[in-house]
Amino acid sequence: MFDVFRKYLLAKISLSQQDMQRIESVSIVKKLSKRQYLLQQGDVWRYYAFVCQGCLRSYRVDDKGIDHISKFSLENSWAGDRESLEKETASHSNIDALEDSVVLLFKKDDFDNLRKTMPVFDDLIENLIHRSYAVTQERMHAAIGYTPEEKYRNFIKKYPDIFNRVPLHMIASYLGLSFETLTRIRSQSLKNDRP
Amino acid sequence: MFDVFRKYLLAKISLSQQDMQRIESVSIVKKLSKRQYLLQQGDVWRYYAFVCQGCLRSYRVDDKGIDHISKFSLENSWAGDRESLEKETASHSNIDALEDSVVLLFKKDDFDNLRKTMPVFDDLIENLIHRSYAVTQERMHAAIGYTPEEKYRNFIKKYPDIFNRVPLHMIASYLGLSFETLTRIRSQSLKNDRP
DNA sequence: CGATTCTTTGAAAACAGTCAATCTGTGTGG
DNA sequence: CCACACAGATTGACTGTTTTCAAAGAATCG
Repeated sequence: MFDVFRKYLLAKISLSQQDMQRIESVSIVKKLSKRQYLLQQGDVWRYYAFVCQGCLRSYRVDDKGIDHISKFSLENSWAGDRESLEKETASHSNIDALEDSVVLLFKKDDFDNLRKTMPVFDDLIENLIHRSYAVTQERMHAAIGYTPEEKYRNFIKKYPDIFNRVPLHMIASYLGLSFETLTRIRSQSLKNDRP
Repeated sequence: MFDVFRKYLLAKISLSQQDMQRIESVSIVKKLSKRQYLLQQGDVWRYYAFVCQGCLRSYRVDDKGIDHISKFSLENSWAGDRESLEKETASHSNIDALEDSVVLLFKKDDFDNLRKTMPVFDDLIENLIHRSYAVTQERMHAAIGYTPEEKYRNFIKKYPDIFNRVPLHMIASYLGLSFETLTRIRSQSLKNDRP
């Protein structure tokens, strides 16, 4: 399973066999079956997590018991709760698997150690953090500035792979809409595309 | 004007006079009069910016010409566009002054240099970035999960100082509501608080 | 095959957005 | 110093959309 991560890394940076070996040696393979939790709210999140296979979702539950999905993580992307990890505080989020999945975990200390001693690796992660910040920023603008239909179209355009893998009501949750509204937008949208 | 920043720094970390001197020597004082731009969309943002006095707003303009405010920056906080800064790409955002303001600018190179050579300073900034990520995350959850009234109450609770300084229609823009809706929520909210 | 889970559709109610008129306070220029 | 313009806030009436509730039709899974 580490192969997936190796491929991911080599596509972005070059690493000696030794370095790669060091990374592998601190990685922890974790299998999740569908619906299994990786993180539950109230727990402290202590890892960096790379998804090798499958699909995870991160979400919060509000006062009324309604889920709000903040992120989907397919294979070749990352999951976790950075806030909880950095501040070592109880997480507000839940993360669970939407499909049977395989995740690579790295303890924070191990991971930080890798970063400190491998500049290219550090740059990669630094970059990753910047990108994820930009994504969240982008998402926030969509949430306050787009109409429901724009949100839907934007999502399909940006994440067609996710769109084809997760149920519609979860996308509705991600976009902050009711799922009924989303099916309606969708059927209307189809008409507009083929007049 | 550097004194404001000095105070800010000393409240969080300890620095030798020398180090402080080094920081001051690369700082650029910039005065902005009300309505003046610090950044206009299309330009590349190249600084770290600390607000010493006044109040700035960051916002985007959508296709229909409507502003969407992403951030208010009062004195003792930061402003800028991290995405544009890191990727050296044209910014999507505008930043302007809501009051006559004074900002401290640091060129990216100078700033990164300070970070590289002063670990405590680096930690502070690192921390700042984590916090701002958490804030954006939080905001996104509010945007997709809260009712308009909850958004309003949450804003007052979190940012009473901003609430008392910027016009209501800008808060509406920040929250993704029309300003009429916001005044209505507010008058209703007052009734509920004093039955 | 039976049971979830997911999606679609309908109708009614609740809600926010829009348009428009009015009111207030502030500040500028004559 | 006043008058006028301007930015901000409030309110009403109306419109359009979204949510909610409900029922029922697909699809998937054990």
